[in-house]
Amino acid sequence: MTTFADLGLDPKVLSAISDAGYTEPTPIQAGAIPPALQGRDVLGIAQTGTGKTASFVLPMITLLGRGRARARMPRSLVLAPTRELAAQVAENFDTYAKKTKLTKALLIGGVSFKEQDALIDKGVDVLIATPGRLIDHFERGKLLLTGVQIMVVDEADRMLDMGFIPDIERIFQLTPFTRQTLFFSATMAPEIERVTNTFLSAPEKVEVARRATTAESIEQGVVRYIATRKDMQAKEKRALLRALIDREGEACTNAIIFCNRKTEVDIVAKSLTKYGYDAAPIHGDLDQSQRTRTLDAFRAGTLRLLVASDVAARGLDVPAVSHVFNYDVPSHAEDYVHRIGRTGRAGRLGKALTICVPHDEKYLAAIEALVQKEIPRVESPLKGGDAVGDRREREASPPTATPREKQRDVPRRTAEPGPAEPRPDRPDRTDRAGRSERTDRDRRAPKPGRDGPVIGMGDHMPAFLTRSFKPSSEPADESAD
DNA sequence: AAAAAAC
Repeated sequence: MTTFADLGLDPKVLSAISDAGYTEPTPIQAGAIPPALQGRDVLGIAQTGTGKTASFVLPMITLLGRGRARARMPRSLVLAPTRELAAQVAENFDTYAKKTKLTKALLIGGVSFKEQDALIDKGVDVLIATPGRLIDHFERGKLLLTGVQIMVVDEADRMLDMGFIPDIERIFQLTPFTRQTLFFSATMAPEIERVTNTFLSAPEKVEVARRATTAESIEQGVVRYIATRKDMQAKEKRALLRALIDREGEACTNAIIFCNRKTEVDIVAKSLTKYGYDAAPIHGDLDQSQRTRTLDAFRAGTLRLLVASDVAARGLDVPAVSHVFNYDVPSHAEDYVHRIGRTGRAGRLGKALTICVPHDEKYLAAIEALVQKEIPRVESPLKGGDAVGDRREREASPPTATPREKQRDVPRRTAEPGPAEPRPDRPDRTDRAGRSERTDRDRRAPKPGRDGPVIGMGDHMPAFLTRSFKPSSEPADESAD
């Protein structure tokens, strides 16, 4: 059995790993760390949840152990596609570099330049960035990339999806060609292949088994549903979602609910909240401090339902999500795999339920073609088949209500407790007071083994995200038009 | 058709 101690890492790193409670590297770590330590380029083909982040963070810390940072010339650079992923890498770095003197800066959008500039000026060993903000800093002349010895590209396939490849190529060209490159992607699309052929030199290719998309650890189901009336579809879908959540009961300790559109994310989150569910939205139009706070609360277990756009579909390391609900069928089949991969992680059981309206049947077919498996149809928790009106709401209507009374999307909590509608006793984590205040920050340290054995570092929970970004010199939200 | 990311 390989242990971290066998991989040739710096003793300080080993000690930090041990403090974090890990002993055994995951396959991607065992495969990527030794060649990385030899200074070789690495092409890692792995999905998130495989311990990928540590597979570049650990050797980076070891390699940078000697030497010191110079002003405005970072010695290494990590690029990630979203702000949350970049923050996650930064937190990993903090955890495993804590016994070294290495410094880092996190360069992401949505927050003030001021603090980022100050760190760069002072000189950092590791720069962790999203491409847009990095280029912004560079163009302002605040940053030199000619000192970069190690460059990491994380989640390259997602960079491709997001149109970042030209930026990545540009950044590559700003760094010395003698640099060492560690490049990670879940898939090798032709465009990715072209980039690696151009910018990697004789890479060691490390491929780990795709976490089976249809992992036994994820129970999947599709609820097909036809609206009673076309204009009722949205409202009925929300009722169906609630019914699905209720049917899962206590088994649904926490869940991510994916919607295809940002506006839908807002609407669904608001609706769930109205009905007394502990839910909050996350998507790219929300300001960074809110994104951070929401994700924080979700990770800490003080928020039960995260309603999300695909910003949260990939890479986010949220331990122990019991359920994923697809409020919409993702129109890119691959996104389905990423979304449901948020549950059933690290050997735990998870459940993924997808709502499919007639319009989305074609996307469902594409998904089933991709995963080469039929996703089991499960019965609607509402009245079977097409009669998916909100039975609960109708039953709950006061007797005086006329049938034509316009049903509004508001809670009728008073009438709810009926035999057909046991509101599940959710774990008492819906403490509102505790949510707005940033309390129990100290208790958010990673607990690697709390739900059974965890191999490697796939489950590390970044405490970094518990800090909110202060948009100190940023314009306030009521910006002049 | 949408989401993400720079202002």
